[in-house]
Amino acid sequence: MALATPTAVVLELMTMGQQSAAHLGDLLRAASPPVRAEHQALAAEILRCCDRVIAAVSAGASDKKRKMTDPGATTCHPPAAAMPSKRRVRGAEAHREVHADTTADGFVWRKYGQKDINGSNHPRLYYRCAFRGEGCAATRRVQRSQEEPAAFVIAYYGEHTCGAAFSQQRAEPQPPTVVDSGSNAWGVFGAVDRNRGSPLMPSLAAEHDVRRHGEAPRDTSQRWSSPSSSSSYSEVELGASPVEGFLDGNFDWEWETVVNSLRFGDLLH
DNA sequence: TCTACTTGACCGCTTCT
DNA sequence: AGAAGCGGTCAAGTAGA
Repeated sequence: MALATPTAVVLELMTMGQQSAAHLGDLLRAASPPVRAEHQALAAEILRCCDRVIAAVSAGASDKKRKMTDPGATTCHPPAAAMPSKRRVRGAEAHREVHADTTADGFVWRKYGQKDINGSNHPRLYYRCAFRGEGCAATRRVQRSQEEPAAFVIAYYGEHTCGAAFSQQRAEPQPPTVVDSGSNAWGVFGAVDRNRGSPLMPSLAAEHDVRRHGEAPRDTSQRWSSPSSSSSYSEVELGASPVEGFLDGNFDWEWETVVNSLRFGDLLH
């Protein structure tokens, strides 16, 4: 695939911005009647910012990871590490992938892991069927859609063999559909998705309390009496910055990669 | 005390040189 | 073929009920 790397795209865009800022500065200087000095200073400031971003991106690209032996790699040859990984497609066994607004699918899931995926600004959450102890080997991966942060991409692996157990539960009182959830160490995610697959109807899913926050207290108070686990549901919304939103909506690659390349810490000095 | 979540560590697969 | 990176899973620690 001939997709440009995030670094290359940022460099290109920033170069364009740099040129635009320079042009703007020229126009302001040549303006008649003369514009105020602060306007010219503003254009100069934009230019400086572009310069610094370009410098930072270039530096970041040059020392990023191994295998960057090609001197032209910054713009022409995407480093593998900067691209969304196409490595392991685990579970070659038939699985289906679902794009949905909610992670609720009618099954009871228990989260067993969370992983920051290379090239993705959203962590991937790993769930297995809560009835695993009864022999159900179904698992699923949940990750926020890059294109639509409010949506989820859910990949299912294995088949549920716990249908009976589940259908019995449906007679149980339905749990509240949402719990707020709390601590996380993932930065980008405001909170961790904690859906455990309560039997939600679409209408209920629409009522999910989507919260935007930094450190909501952990809340598992809303339990549902099930044979082997509680069931609760939470949806979260990441606190996307405007820039992040922009990038989410415009590129196939990932914001975090860009952030890493940018070395914002350096830019602030 | 029990249950579920978090998260660091490990394993094994994939890719690159 | 070996090295390195990455995704998936495990399990100890922790927190809430």
